[in-house]
Amino acid sequence: MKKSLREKVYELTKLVPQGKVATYGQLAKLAGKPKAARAVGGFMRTNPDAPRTPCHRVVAHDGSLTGYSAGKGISTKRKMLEKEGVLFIGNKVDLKKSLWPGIV
DNA sequence: CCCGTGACATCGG
DNA sequence: TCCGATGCCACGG
Repeated sequence: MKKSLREKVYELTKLVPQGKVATYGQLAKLAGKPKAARAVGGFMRTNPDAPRTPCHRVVAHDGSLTGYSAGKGISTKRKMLEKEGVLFIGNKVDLKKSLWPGIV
């Protein structure tokens, strides 16, 4: 039984623990499509599971905050992450410490 | 139904 | 080191 890539990505996103962040590429890779990072962003963009899916825990490969269809956008996203304990370096996330190791 | 676009990531020059 | 182009999936018009 094959779940749509979308479903997988949402599942993975929900698995990200509080205080950690994952990159779109990371989710895409775990979902089985290492090059579908763009698609992952597309899933969050439509974001049908808005509050159900912690899309705010998903950042760009550089730790830069992008998009966000809720609240004020990036500003809200950044605030939420900081509140959860994610370290910020300027306007980016400290992937060195807050990057989700994945499902190891 | 078909085309275009989008919250990315990676490689090559 | 920086810029440009490509690949993937789904959704909207």
